[in-house]
Amino acid sequence: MSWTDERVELLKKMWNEGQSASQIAKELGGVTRNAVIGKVHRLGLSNRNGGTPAPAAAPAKEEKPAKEARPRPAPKAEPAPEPSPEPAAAVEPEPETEAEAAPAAPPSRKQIIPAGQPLPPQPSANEISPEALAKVSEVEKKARKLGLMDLTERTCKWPVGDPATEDFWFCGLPVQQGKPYCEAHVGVAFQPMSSRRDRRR
DNA sequence: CCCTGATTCGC
DNA sequence: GCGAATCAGG
Repeated sequence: MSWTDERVELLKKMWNEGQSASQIAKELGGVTRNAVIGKVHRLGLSNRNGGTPAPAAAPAKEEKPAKEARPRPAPKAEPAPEPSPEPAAAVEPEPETEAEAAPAAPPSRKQIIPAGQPLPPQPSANEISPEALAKVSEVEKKARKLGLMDLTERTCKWPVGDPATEDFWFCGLPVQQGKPYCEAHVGVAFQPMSSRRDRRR
């Protein structure tokens, strides 16, 4: 693959949007993140900034005549505000209509509700296939119990437990391609949107 | 471990 | 110019 005009533009666009080199590489296809980074540098837009004063004056370049000179100046003067886990926009047009798929408060089997007896209709749980739920509780045993900081693009971000206590962690199992959750949790998070129109009453 | 960008250097 | 290998860090 070569750096066609289009590809370069997409590269620029994504880079300026704060996408990571690997994400850009994936999007472009046919190149590695190294290639992307290399190109970025060659294009002179290593800094995703309109204009950084670059206070760090270029230190005198001193090449060691030594055969094995390994000049490793680390003028890391750029905090690079990592946009956290999700500034990412919709990379792919997800056909989610209004999908309330995003579980703001996923199933913590442990009810936070003090002594509720009538057990209010579980907002979501009661509409999820039993198999899926079973899968979830099963998978939770194998969960990696990751902390917030341990989450990556390919670790299941399904929260378990009560965030207000120490007994809180994220599933952390390998996610299903593209989704934020592992297979089991995708099963309960993304409902096929059915049984919904009985809004009658 | 997973990831990030940065740099070097043979091609 | 290109990008793999490597480095340095989170």
